[in-house]
Amino acid sequence: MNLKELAESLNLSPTTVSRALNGYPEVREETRNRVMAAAKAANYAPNIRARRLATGRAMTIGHVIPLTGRAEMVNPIFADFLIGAGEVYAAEGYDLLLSMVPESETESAFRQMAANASVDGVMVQAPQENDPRIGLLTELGLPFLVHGRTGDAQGYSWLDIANLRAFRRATEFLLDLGHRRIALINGQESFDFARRRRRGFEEALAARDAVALPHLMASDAMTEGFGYLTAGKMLDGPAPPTAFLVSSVILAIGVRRAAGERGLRMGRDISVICHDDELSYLNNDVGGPAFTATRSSIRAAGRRCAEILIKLIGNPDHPPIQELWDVDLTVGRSTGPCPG
Amino acid sequence: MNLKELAESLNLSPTTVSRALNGYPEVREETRNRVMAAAKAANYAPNIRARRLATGRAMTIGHVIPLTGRAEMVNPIFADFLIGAGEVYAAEGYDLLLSMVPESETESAFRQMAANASVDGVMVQAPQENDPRIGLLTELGLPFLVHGRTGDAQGYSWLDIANLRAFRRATEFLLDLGHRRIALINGQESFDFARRRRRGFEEALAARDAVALPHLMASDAMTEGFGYLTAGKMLDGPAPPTAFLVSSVILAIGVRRAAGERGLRMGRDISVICHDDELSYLNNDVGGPAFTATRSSIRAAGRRCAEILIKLIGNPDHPPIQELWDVDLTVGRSTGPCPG
DNA sequence: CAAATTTTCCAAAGCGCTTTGGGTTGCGCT
DNA sequence: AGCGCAACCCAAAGCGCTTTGGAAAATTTG
Repeated sequence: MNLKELAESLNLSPTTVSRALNGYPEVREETRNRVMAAAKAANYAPNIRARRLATGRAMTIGHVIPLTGRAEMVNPIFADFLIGAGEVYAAEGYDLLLSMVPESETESAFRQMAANASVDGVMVQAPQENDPRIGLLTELGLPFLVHGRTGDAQGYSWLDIANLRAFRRATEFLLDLGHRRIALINGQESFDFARRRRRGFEEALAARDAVALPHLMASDAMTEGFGYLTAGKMLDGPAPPTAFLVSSVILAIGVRRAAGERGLRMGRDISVICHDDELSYLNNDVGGPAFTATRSSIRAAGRRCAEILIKLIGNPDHPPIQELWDVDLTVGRSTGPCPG
Repeated sequence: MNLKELAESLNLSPTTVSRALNGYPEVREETRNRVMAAAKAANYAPNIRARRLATGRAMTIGHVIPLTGRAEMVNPIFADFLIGAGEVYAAEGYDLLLSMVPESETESAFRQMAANASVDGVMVQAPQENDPRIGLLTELGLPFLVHGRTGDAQGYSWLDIANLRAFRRATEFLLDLGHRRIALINGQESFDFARRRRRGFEEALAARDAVALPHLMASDAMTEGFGYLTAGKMLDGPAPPTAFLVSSVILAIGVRRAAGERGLRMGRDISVICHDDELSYLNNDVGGPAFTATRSSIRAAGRRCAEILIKLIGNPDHPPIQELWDVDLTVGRSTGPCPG
């Protein structure tokens, strides 16, 4: 059943039926109802491809996930973010086009998307230092929103959390507890968020006339294994840390494992603060907050990012929208005064 | 730049240019090269919507994620599966359309997809007991592949792992170590995979004239928190288990936490076996296998599922393709002889 | 009551591609 | 020469919708 047939069955023109269905004013209310009823009865649904060809709008938003061979690094975050964004897209009638593209091909993927307008806008996640995607998308004129930010954070739209502030605060919290040998286990520092977190860490130390100790800093993909191995090495090495500041719950779980194997009790023998993205399956609050954590829901971020991007798409020459979210510090059972 | 313009610039008809570009044989090799070169020079990309309207093919595969309010339960799995599938789709030129739909609207979402053929096929994940989606999609004539299976597993295509066998084997392994009070912490048993695992567990016990103890069985969404709380309760209760069989690494991490807080050492005081989907950020092998685990890569499953689905789409009246993967049991440090 | 609006509807022209159903052309063959 | 057959190319008809530019009918206005 297509528009034409539906129109014929109603003794109306396709034009009128189309207008009736799409809520245009130049059709009598009575006719509109007749059309609506017939459409429902015939189980009519407009052919989405035809509509898109005719309107030129894709009603689709692209998420491009660069595959790096270690795509895993974004992984745990990415699902929750996606679900958050997807909820909003669904509500607004947008489709979500998900592309896994080898990192070397992301540029051509974006060019492709722009060339045939297969998406109305794209979401950019996990920007790196001076991420080339931002310049490219600007040049292509494709509306986009960055989750995170990089460079001077000027001239484009983004939503980010206050990473630096969060880690400075977390570090101060540990310092106040008397810790001096604090380890930082960070995400890959090619990512902007990781750099900011590190700066926050260093600034807080510097403000107390302390410095970050090179042997107590590590950064890599945020896997449980990396947290485990790194914490283990640090704990077994000379001048082991009394506290850890880590960039994700996943890492923290690895740290906990390493500590546990060495008979160290979190919150007593060793302190751990992590950043908690509030991943749904790693709820930190069950039975009272386990980890002391800076926290910010990645799913909520996904939702908000989707809203902003949709607004941007509807209004392409809107000035850049930039939103910085502050993060809470929740005190859990994983921190305590520096022993000894 | 569109086809017509490109054709004009080449003094060829759109027909020929289209054929040249799409590899049809009825065009001279020399002309084809000329066209190809011009297309590249002009940075021409065919309008995807026009092509789709003309061919009637969507070149898109739908993944519909039902939002249940606790969508989180599929979460950790779903990202890796998606990445695996996405890799294959990208390679084969398919788009991945991701829909988050409130569970109550999944039926209408599928009907919609079928009505306007906005996707060529759909992937069904995490089937429940007698999942209505299977009947619906069959009725709609939309090609689909189920990751998992349910009911009599007849008459439709699926890929699944041998859940029952895996959990029987794992249980036997624990029995052989002398354990008798074995706890099962399972996923939600409305899901087929969880039922099968439970049956495997029960069968293994029955074969040794033992029975599953009701107070040592629990099932719910597979979060770290659920594993933690449940294991804690069991360990604190009367007749505590000496071993745990759990349905995911995430749960197992919760169990580990509960054990750790009670001063119990895994592999010595308490044994834990889990099923490991080989999530990329939870690699169990770092520093030697941590958990003894039945394992099967969810990402590989995603890849294979995508391949099968694409095959099905290309050949709609192919008889059902069904693939059952056996799973390995990797012995790690989390299991040991029953103490005492 | 005629004229000027307003309301309601329609014909037809796209959107940019694929594909059917031929035409030409050039070659080998008799 | 003349024929048949490939090889190569094209015109035109869709695909199913939206939208422009009216026209006809209904309503208001002077």
